[in-house]
Amino acid sequence: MPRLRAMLLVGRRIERLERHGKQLAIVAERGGPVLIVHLGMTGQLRYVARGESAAREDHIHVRWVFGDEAQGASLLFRDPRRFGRITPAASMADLLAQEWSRLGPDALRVRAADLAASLSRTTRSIKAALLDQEIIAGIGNIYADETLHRARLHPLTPAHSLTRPQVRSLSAAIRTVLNRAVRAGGTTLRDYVDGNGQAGKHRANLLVYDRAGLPCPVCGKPLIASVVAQRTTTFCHQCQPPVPSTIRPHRG
DNA sequence: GGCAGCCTGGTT
DNA sequence: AACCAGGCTGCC
Repeated sequence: MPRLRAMLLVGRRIERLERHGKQLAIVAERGGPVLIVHLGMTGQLRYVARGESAAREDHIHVRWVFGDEAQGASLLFRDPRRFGRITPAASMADLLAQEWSRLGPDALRVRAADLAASLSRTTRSIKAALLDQEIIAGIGNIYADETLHRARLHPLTPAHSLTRPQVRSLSAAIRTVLNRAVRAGGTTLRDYVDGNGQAGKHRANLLVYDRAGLPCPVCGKPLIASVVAQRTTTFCHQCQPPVPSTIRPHRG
C-alpha cells in the first residue's frame, strides 16, 4: 500500500510538530506532507526508545519505526476506543487552509476581544460554546467545567449574554486552568499518558470536575451534578449562580 | 441546535 | 446486564 505508507510519512524525516487546540500536526521536512493526529478520548502517542517496551501492546493501530532496523526506536499510536483519528494533509499550508481553518483560536492564545465577538453570535449556553471547537479550540468537558467555576459563571448562561468583564474573566480563567493543567502534565482520569507513558497529575487539582456532591473548594456548598450540552456538568450553585432569564445581551 | 451513534473497558 | 466515560460527526 504505497499510498498509505506515503500518507503515514514512511521514509520521511520529521521537521517539527505543530498543535492547534486538540489537534497535533507532524510536519515532514522541506514542505512535505503533514499528518494530523487527534487523540479523541483514549488515544495515546507513545515514544518507545530502542530496547524499551511499552506498557500496553494492545489496540496499537500504527507503529512507526525509526531507522533501518526493525528493533529501532518507535512511535506507537494506541487507541482502545478508536475515537481518535489520523488525517493526512499535503502540506502545512494546506492544513492551515483546510482542516484548521474552521477551528477557533487556540485556547492558550485566545484574546478576550475575539472571544467576546464569537460568543456574541450564539445564544447557546456558555458551556456548549466552550466545547465548540469552532469558537475556541482546545477545551473539552473537564476544562470547560473548571474554567466556568473559576470564572464564576453558571454553565447555562447564554453565551451572548456575557458582559465584557465576564468575558475577560472567562478568558483569563481559560489560560490559567489550561496552563496549570499543562504544567501538571495533563489530567489523567484513566487512559491519558504523555509521549513517555507518564500519567498527568492534574486530576488532584481539579476543583469541580468529577467532584459532584463534594464540597465546593471555594464556598463549601456541595457541588451539583447536571447535564448541559449533553455532557456531564459539575458546578457550584453558590459560586456560579444562575443568571436571571431577563438579562439582556451585552452589546459592543 | 439537540441528539444518537461510533467503540472499548471499567464500574454499578 | 446495564450504564457510564476525556470527542466528534452526521442526521433530524
